[in-house]
Amino acid sequence: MSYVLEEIINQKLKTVFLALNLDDKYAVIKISDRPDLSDFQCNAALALAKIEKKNPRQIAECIAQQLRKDNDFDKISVDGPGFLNITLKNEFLASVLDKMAEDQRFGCAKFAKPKTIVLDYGGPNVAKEMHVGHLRSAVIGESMRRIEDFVGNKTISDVHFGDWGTPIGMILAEVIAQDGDLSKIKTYNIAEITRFYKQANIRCKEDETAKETARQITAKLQEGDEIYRMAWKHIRQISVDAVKENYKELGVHFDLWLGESDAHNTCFEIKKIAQDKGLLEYDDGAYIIRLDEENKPKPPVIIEKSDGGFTYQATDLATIKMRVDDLKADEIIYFVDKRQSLHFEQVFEAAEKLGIAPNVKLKHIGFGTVNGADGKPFKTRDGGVMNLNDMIKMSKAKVAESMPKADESKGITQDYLDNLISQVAVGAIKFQDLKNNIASGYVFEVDDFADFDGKTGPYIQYAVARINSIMNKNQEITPGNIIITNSEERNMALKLTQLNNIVFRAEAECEPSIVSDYVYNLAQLFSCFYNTSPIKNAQSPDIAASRLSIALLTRNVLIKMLNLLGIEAPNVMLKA
RNA sequence: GUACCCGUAGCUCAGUUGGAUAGAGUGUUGGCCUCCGACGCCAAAGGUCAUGGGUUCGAAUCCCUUCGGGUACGCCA
Repeated sequence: MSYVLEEIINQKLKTVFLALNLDDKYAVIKISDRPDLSDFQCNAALALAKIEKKNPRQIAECIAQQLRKDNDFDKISVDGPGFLNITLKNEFLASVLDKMAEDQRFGCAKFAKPKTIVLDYGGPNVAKEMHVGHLRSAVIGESMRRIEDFVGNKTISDVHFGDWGTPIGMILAEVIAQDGDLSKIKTYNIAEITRFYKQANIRCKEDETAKETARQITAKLQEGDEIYRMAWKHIRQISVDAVKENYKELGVHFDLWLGESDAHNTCFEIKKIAQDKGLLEYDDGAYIIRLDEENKPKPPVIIEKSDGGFTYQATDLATIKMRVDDLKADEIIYFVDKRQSLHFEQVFEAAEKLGIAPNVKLKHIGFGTVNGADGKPFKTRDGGVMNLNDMIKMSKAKVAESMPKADESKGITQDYLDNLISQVAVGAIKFQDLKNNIASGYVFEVDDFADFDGKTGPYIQYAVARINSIMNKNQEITPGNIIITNSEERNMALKLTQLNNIVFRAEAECEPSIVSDYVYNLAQLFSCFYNTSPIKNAQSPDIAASRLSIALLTRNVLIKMLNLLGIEAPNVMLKA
């Protein structure tokens, strides 16, 4: 049962609009731009003035007259050229909050008809350590998965492991070059395989024939060569194990651990469909699909390379087909670096031409890069790519500095401390990532790894911990009905009632930063409330009970919103 | 060369799709712990929204010019 303040007010407006014979599509309010004048505003009169050919102030005044009859409003005014300003009665606002507090979902709505949404926010590769580039994809995707679940959609997330391309051939070629054959392959661990890959990279850059060998091995592997297949299985397995550790540390979940290799057989189907539809062209040794170039020039989609191997455009198309056929996807969302936007444009257009995803919404959410202080993609001091594990370690070290040492006598065990440090460090990294718009890159200063001040993850975790502390110290008080007695309580109330709006906007725009912005503002308003509105020494027991309710609701909303961001909320924050 | 994206406070970024007096964080300066956790709160200072034009009651937002920056452009994924 949802109970959303803005919808209640919109409904009231709608009734008035219909009674006045005005187009009710304009009967929508928004948060007031002038909090000194009102809680909400409606700009309908300005838009209607043209259509009705009347003075906007006159129209607004007509609406205002009707609204003034409603007891839930404290003040209705018409200001400026025709802004309708609406101020709510405290009792009305408080009653909405009481209902929110009673509800598990804080009054938030849920889609009546759930869509099945496949989320693709993985993309790690075999034998490659995960780096900061994988971070944004994972953090944003995980957050969107949680947001989609919360609004009632059915989500299926797939890691889409990069396990089928030329890098495999390169590793195998490198092992053969060093060992003579693949007999020792199963004795190598992930670090050793990663080293082989690095060496292969260097060799292939310098030596064209080495590259050719790698390509040939890749092709044979894809054709089903048994020895290569066995070696590949081992490499894939230890790579997946390593990557799972990384995602576990970050609190990132996948429902499916499929890879490009799983799409291999379907690639033949894609080729056949293209052929049957007359879309396949043989050009310069490769099989391609040409795209429309009326509006802008676009390179064709290459399905099969001149060496007989499939491209990742082919596997991506095959994967779309599988997600539609097997998973019944209504929507597929890719969280991938925006530098690949042309690739997705091509693939989506090809999918459309092939008819493999009818009525399925295909979306690419392209995000900006994590940058260093110089504004270029983040690199380590020696110019290498920043390793994800190292980054988490650095953040943890920073957090540990601010925490006390383990002390069994005080009940602080090392395990407890490690867990807490991890929650704060990962929370800091994730919030840093989620506080900006997806599309814009952001600068990741090394010193900011565990910045505690200002708009950060720990700031919000701190707010939660402080409310927990308040609860503990006021156990003799029972939370009661909410009464609004000052502006801090009122601001909190207005912010809390926006929750539904925020979550659905984040969902519609695929933009977790809407949630992170909100959770920060809420925590900030709570701090103001905390400074001005004591619970323990409140003027009356009723007010104390009300404030405790506000604090409790705020805590629960903060925790839930952090949860939607994929950030944990520790019960306490320790300080050295 | 072609296409797309961006330019808002010293720095990093918001700005709910065209609305009123453009907002945060950080940094700087000053104030607030005998009172529920100061990882906090309050205040001050800081802007010709890159530039020039256009559209209209109204533009940071939409259209065009110029300047400056970024990214991508067929057999790597």
